[in-house]
Amino acid sequence: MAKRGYHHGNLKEALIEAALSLIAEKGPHGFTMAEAAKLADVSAAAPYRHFSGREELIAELARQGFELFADLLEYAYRDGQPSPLAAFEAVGRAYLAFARKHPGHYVAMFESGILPNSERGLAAAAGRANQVLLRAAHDLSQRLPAHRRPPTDMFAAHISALSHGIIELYARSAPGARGPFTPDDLLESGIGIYLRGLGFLEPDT
Amino acid sequence: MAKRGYHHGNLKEALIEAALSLIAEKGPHGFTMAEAAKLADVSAAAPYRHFSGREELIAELARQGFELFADLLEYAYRDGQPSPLAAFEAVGRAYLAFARKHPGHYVAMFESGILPNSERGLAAAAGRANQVLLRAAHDLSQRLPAHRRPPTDMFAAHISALSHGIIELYARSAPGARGPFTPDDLLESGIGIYLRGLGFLEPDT
DNA sequence: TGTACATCAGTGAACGCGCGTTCACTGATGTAC
DNA sequence: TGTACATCAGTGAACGCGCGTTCACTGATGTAC
Repeated sequence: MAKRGYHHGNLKEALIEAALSLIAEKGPHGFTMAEAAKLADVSAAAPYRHFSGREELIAELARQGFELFADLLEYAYRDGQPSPLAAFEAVGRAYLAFARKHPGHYVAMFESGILPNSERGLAAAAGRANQVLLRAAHDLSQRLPAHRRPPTDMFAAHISALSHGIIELYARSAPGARGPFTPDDLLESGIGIYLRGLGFLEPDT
Repeated sequence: MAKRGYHHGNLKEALIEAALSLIAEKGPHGFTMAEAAKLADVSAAAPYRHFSGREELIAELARQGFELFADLLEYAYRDGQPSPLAAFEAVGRAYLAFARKHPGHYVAMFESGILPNSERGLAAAAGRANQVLLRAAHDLSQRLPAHRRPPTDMFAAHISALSHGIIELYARSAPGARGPFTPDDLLESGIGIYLRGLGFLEPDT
């Protein structure tokens, strides 16, 4: 950590980083203002210059997380290129990759018990992420004959739930403790079977 | 609450009940020994006659939860009657029903960060619940021609993940906040699509 | 049935701790002239 | 360039609090004879 004088210069960011590390390491309640301040090398009172309190800091983590999540999903979808099906599967992989690469954000978003209305912008960011999933589901379902199309939001909810469930049950704690499959294998095979059930034909093995 | 003398008579059970209420109401960290003792109408020191500490009490909740979970799943499966398919779908409903009826247990089992090795019996109970799912998945997959059978543990993992994901994302907090579908609708439709993808034919709509 | 005594399951006071947060303060920085 | 001053972003001490846990204790219960 670089030397610094009386003023930190970048404390808000440093506190966010510290909180993310603590949350990723010890769960949503393993983060305290005091410890985040210590990690950022400032006194315990300093964080209150940047956040009204603990709640606000966590809400900010969740908001940033949803923004990042939406960006990554959007990038993975790439307007449905090269094909809706391939793009959709890329979105699924991005979901898992986000949880793995940004565990602190993920926990703040989904496990901290934060309420979406607690910060202005949180609900908006969460909505944006959801919009990407809805668009992917919508575009893909257009490939089916009209009478077999599932409701878009149901479709998206299934994929979200499967992804989230795999992350919570099989990507946390001791990997492989629950079986011989990686989370990625599980998600890919699960989405594959699901899509076949919807009527997207795949090479039958 | 009934009058009592110096001895409570049933304190261990009362503490477990109190802890379940607190956890269901306020999350895995919204439970404290002190508050559980107060709910049970004893001093803060009394719980230590029955549990070595907070960890052990939570582990006991999780263990009981897995036993109950296994019982319910087993009852729902009923040896595959009347048909493996119907029994399998009953298991899916039982999964959701358990989370709804026993939220304290569910949280202790899956969201408390408890380690399966922390109490003798916890891992065994969790294993037993998993065995029921594996058996249901196995029996059902026998209905498919051999070359199309999915690995049993993968099959069971998909169903677990979908169920768990739906519970975490759509059954908590404000119901319906995330869409017009109930958790039960989502699970039933999701399992239906998945099973069709595996080759179980259903009336095509 | 009565008594002595071991055991059990509580009490209440105390501990050390870390937490979130407030407050008066002060050192550093930026700006107007 | 220099000076006065407002503002900003820290400090450090203190607060009240509730927590998990320990300890010596005591009232209640069960048992041997």
